[in-house]
Amino acid sequence: MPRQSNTEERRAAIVKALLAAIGEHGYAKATVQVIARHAGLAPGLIHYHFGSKGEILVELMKTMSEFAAARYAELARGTATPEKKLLAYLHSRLGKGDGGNPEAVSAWVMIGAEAVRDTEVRALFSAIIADEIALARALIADCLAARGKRTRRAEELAVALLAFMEGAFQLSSAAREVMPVGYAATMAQQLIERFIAAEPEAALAPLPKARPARKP
Amino acid sequence: MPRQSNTEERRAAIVKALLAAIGEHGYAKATVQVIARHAGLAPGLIHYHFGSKGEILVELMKTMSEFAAARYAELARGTATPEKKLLAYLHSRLGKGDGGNPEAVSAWVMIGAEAVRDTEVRALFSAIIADEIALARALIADCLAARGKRTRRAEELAVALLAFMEGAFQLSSAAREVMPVGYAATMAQQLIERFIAAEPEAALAPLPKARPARKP
Amino acid sequence: MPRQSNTEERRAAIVKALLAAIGEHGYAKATVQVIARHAGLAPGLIHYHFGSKGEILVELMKTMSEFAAARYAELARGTATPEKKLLAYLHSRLGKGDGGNPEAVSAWVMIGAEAVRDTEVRALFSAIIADEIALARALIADCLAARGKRTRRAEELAVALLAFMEGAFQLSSAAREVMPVGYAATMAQQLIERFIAAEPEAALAPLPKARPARKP
Amino acid sequence: MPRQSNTEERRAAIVKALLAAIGEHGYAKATVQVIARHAGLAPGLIHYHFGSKGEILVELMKTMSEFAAARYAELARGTATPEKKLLAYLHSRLGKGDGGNPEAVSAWVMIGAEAVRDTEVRALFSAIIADEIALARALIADCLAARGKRTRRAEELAVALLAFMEGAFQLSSAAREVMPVGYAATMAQQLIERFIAAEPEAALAPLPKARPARKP
DNA sequence: AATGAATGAGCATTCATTCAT
DNA sequence: AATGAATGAATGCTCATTCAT
Repeated sequence: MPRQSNTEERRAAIVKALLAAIGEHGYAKATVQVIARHAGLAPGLIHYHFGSKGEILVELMKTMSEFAAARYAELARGTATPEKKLLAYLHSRLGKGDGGNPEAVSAWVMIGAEAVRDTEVRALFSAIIADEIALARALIADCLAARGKRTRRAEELAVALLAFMEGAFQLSSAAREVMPVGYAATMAQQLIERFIAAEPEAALAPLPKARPARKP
Repeated sequence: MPRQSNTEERRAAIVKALLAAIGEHGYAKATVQVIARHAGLAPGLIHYHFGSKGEILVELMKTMSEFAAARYAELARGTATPEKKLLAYLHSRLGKGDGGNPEAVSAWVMIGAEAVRDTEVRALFSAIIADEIALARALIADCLAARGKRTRRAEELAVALLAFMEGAFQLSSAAREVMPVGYAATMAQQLIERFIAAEPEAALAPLPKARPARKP
Repeated sequence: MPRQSNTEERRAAIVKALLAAIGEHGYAKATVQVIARHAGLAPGLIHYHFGSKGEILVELMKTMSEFAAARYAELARGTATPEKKLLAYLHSRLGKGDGGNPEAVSAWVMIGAEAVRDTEVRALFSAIIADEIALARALIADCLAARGKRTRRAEELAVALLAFMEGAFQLSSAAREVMPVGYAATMAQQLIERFIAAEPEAALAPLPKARPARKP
Repeated sequence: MPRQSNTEERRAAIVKALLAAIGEHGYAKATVQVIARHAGLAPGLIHYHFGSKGEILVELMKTMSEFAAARYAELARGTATPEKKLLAYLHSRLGKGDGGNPEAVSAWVMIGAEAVRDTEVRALFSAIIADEIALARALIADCLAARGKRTRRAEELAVALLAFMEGAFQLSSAAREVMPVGYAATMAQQLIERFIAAEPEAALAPLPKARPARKP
């Protein structure tokens, strides 16, 4: 009489426990014992479901990334204009509510620090950031195009946006007094709006090199 | 004649060694043994000059803060306009050279993460960030004023600038591929320029400072 | 009709799995999980059929001992002279083929080491070795008698032969370069031949006590 | 006022403690805690003086090897004939007294088992055995030559001798009843004597290759 | 009989801190 | 001031054994 596997639920519970533990005291202090306590499990069970502590972190990062993607998809569903899609993106990352809980923000800051030193974590972190930049770049480029602006610098603007968001996460975690979480969304919106507004109009002709952007 | 105390030199050497050690593998891996090796001292001597490891970190943060202040003072010396002073500030924080070495950048990211969990570190980190914001606020306010803009939102703009800079530090450390260090200074300059440009003009009001440098 | 018990097959499969696991990485690394994997069974089932890991080892030793006995019986069947029986014995222990597989040799070395520390294992190991010595002693004594030699030292010669064989097993496992497995059989044969040849002739009379110190 | 290092003494004490611990319950059961207790040290100190448990084992093997070499050198000093040198060798390995203490014998058996599975241990074990064989080969060759025997098979005889000795160690540890330690020396002496005696005489000519196939 | 998750003691190793010299 | 050994409480991880299903 085979027993039904509960591994997936357990793995999810352990990942969730790591999120809570990291958010509380950082990855280094998120010991296996602490994770187990958060999950209400025996310490030994952690290593039954995961090969190592690092594997849990990797799983957590993937989960957070997927969750963020789902959150954007949900908020963007039904929106029509590029501006609204970009707004949906900003809210999905910086807005309050389920996705913008301080625990996750704090944990993400810790993960960023862990990425500085651990090669494997850095690789995954970089990949996630690269995905974010790609998404932001596309949204920004659409906004630029919709306004008749050139899209050449969309990538750079996306990088700047990401840097601002990561910095806002950090300040809201580490210097709580100076950067309220909710405030970040507003500033991000303004930031990208200013950048977009400042971009020059796209050349009319399909031969941009003929008259790059010069206007008498 | 009693032997002169060399405590101050030793403390400075230890602090410097901690910077190097953190920049290499993070605060957690910066063990007392590693710090001592970097400083060329015996491990036991660390605790002769410092009560605990945490004290060294606090001292390092103060040192970095003072160094940054001195660096700005040096670059700003002789500059006349608010724009140039603001530019000097950005270069002092993000420029390459002695102050913008990757070691210090990486260490600062680690410190930021440490600040999330350690109360004492967080207090000092917040204070340093608050000082940075105050300085940036003043410089931005001067720029706004010089252009006849209202200065009401200078604080918010300073916070946004700081968030961007911290985020740029993190991305340049943790996601090295997407954010080249030198690139951050350029983007920060544009960011603040866009924000300033978008601010509305100041009211005509009877305050003489409202038109300090207005040009037709 | 109640389902027929398959306990015996299961126990045999588990014992066989332990042999494979030990031969691979030693008794300490032969964890219950590894044994179960080798046997294609669930880990929990191991302790259903055996009270403890040690019990499996005991069973394995008995199995190996019985297998060796059967192997000798098979090779010796049909042989007529004492010399050929002794040769059959050496081949049954040191020859290549099913019985002399490296897995079993390696496992036996591990068991020998385990016997040094574990009282229960040692007791069984000693008993098996004692049986081996008894068999070898009888075969050697027959050879001696067939050549008209005195048989008094047959026991000592048997012990020496066993020591050589055990040492050969070990060297072929632990110092693979210096002692090829196939080589051991040849040397063992020579060893016992030399020893036998060197033994003095037996007294002529069937009453050895009558003239114990006879000198030609 | 620099403190005088006692590292060498401590390392030696730890190695000695490992010898005792291994001899008692095997390498696997010789935990760091047990080693520390045997040495009368705090557990953490073990890793201050050694990088890992494996390093202690490596050091122990080297120490035992050097000790055996010194023991032979001492016993062989002053002996004139090849026979006496070979006898000195056998006593240095198998004789009772300081060098033939059961603790070391038992430990060596355990090390042999450990060598079967651990690559690094096996490499060192093989090297030591190879050295032993080289020494035994030279001594045996000298004996053969002194008696006018051909020396061609000296290597094979040395390997057989080593196998016997290793097997005797094992049986004296694991099957204490059947193989008394002191008895092994006597048997080894006879074994090699029989083998030497059985070798054919050397060719007369000092240039065997000049007349390789000479038949009287 | 069978499953595979669960338990908890034990392991090697790390490290901040202490201390005799 | 300085040295470097000493201490002992973690930490991540392993594993024989148990147990609910």
